[in-house]
Amino acid sequence: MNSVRRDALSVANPRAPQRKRGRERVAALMASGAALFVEKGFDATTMTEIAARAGAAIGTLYLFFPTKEALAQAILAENAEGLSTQLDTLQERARGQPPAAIADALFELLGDFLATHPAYSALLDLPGDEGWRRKMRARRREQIAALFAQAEPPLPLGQAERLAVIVPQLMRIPLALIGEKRLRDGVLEELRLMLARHLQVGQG
Amino acid sequence: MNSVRRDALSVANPRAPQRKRGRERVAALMASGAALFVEKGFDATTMTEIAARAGAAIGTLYLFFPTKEALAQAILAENAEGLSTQLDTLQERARGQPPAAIADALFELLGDFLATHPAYSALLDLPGDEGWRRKMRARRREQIAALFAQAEPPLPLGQAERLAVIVPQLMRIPLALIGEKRLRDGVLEELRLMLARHLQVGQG
Amino acid sequence: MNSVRRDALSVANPRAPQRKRGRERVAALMASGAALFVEKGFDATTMTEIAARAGAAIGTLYLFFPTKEALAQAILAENAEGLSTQLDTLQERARGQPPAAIADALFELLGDFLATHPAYSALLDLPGDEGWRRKMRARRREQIAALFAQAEPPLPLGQAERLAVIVPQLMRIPLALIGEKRLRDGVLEELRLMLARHLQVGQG
Amino acid sequence: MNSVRRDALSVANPRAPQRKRGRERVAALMASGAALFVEKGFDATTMTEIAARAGAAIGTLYLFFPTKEALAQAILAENAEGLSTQLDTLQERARGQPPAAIADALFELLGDFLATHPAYSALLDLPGDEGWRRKMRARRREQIAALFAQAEPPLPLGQAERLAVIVPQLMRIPLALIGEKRLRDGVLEELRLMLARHLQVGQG
DNA sequence: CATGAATGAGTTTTCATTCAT
DNA sequence: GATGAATGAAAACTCATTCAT
Repeated sequence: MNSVRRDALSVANPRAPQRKRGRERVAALMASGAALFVEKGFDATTMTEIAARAGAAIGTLYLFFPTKEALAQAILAENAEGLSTQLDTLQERARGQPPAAIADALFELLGDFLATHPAYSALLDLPGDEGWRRKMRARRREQIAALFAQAEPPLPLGQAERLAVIVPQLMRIPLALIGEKRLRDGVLEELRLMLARHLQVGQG
Repeated sequence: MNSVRRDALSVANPRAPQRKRGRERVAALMASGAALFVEKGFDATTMTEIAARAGAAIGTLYLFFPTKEALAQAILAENAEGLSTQLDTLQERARGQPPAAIADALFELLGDFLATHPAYSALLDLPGDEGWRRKMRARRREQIAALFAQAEPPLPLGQAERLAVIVPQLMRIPLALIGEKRLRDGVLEELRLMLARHLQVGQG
Repeated sequence: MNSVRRDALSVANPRAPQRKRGRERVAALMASGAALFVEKGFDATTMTEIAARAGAAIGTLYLFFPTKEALAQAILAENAEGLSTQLDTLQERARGQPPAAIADALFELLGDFLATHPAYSALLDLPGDEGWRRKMRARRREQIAALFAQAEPPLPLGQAERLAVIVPQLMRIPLALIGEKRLRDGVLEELRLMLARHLQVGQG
Repeated sequence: MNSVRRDALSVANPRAPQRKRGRERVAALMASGAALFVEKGFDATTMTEIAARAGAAIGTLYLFFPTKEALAQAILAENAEGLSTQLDTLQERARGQPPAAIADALFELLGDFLATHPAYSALLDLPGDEGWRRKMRARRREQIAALFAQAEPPLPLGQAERLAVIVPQLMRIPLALIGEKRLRDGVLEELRLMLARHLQVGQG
């Protein structure tokens, strides 16, 4: 389990250059898995298919990921790590900003992230959880709550926590509206407006 | 109630039972399936398990539902039918009410419905038979949009449509917070507040 | 088993008129079975399907035929009986005719029969035999052999027996050429010519 | 021989084995399938049984043949390829021979082939993938027709085509007479004689 | 006679995972 | 590290047959 995490976070694990080929292999396998999980869902995707799309043998895939779950977790972990990093960056810029401004920035960040990392959304709600995923979500909540807590004026801690749950889910609503671009954009704007007003009125 | 059931079935299930015993069996099988789909998810639930929990043989299950998808669709159709009926009822009471009041009533209706019909949420996002699902969602959207469109003052048609997409999804957010009752209630209240303010400010 | 045979040969079993309805039922079931066996083959045809096409319930089908095999056998028996009767008729007309003339008459009879009784060919070669079908074939052989044996000049018994095997199989060859009518007619004519010459030369 | 096998497989089987062990497995599985199809017929033979007789796991069978039909087709293709090769060989020896001599040679070739390749006859009349089967039969017809067309004196093209349909079917007639060896041999001889006379008289 | 719901053994097929090369 | 043949438990699905009504 530990080794899986380490592989998944290989970005943070600078190895010797002779392992470069290996890292490329792992990246290709994860990319292939992510793409297929998004296209067909976790259950409908087979390990053989994942290996094939990455141009690798099935044995090679199992060389790096002991189970299908482990692969999904590695992909999700990588995504979550990226999101976390971005949220950290926002943290600095947000200090002292009004809540509505923070909400706007968060909207943009999450919107971009979910659009460019579809696997995150696809793998986030897998059943059979009760552990690792919970921690990951908790971390995300804390980061977002911290964002709102350091606004000026600061949001009450309770509300910040509630918004940390709500906002990421809000951003997933327009994603389902594929093929209805106009409605999608309208919904996104409506959501932004709703949240902004909520935060402005709240402080008045 | 009988007519509702029959309608729901006629969409998803060509082989409708003709005797009383058969109709009872079908109801038991659908209940068993719904419970298991909620507990373990669609993919992780086996047809054998569904039949066993209903006290029926596997062949009996397939006698009425030719595939697992057909069973899921029949369950979803029944649920959707129930929701639609409830929304119709709301329609009359809502005429001439202010938007915020309608939103509140909708919140209560959807909250109750999702809590008492967990299979609806569990099966709503499944892939397969996209045409049928599209129609089902479209109907729900139209009903909710109509609700807002006949408020006093009436909401612009565009906004009514956007809210018809947004509100049902909002209500699914607290559902994920199982085991965190306090947070769950807080989130629900926060959402209600957010929507109410949005509609009050919107008309000002 | 005896009862099955009796039902199948109900033509030869004049019952009271109050059973007329029953005989119609049986006939419809056999016709339905025959048609489906021809269209899809014995294995691919289900008992439920047979009953449905006859407008009867599955239980009704089993009321008359204890197994699927029994139904097939009843159909085949009826067909074989018809063929046997026709061969008997030919028997009288053929006495004293030259072999080639008999062969021609046999060709016409078999050609007509196989074309109008496709179930005969479809059910004749079912596996898992070793008994009843063997007797049926033996009877047919004897009838045809007798036909040739009483020609003028008479064919040697051995050759008559061999031709009794060969001729019915010859007639099945053109049947496979569906959709190639010209070739089919040509093949039939070629076969007729081949047999006629064989019999003329043989006696010269 | 290797090239023949590969050709036959490439038609029916997309997943060709790449290692020596795999090729041996495939051969064993096809042999097992062929034997069982002959013994019990296509429908009565189960995939489990085929795998067991080959000493392989059921998954291994499906590794190479995605369906039972695909296995049957692969076997049939291999057989057809073998027959085609033999007919090609005859082609050279037959040039300039009188039609009756060609017919005799064809009789011997087909008789031997059918006796040593019982799966060919057992699988030839199966339904499914009519396009492929049509081509296979067309090829066989062309080869045999060509045989007769280059006789001395040459047979008219139309007759050559008709005989190309007839002769292979003639050869299947004695095959049904298992357990009646004397009759079987007699029938075979009678057929040979019939065809020889037909061709001699035909040219007179 | 007639019905059709009910059965469950049996079949096909899938796929995550292992391991010898 | 890399490969791909091999496995077999497990799942979906079928259908001849039975029997209570």
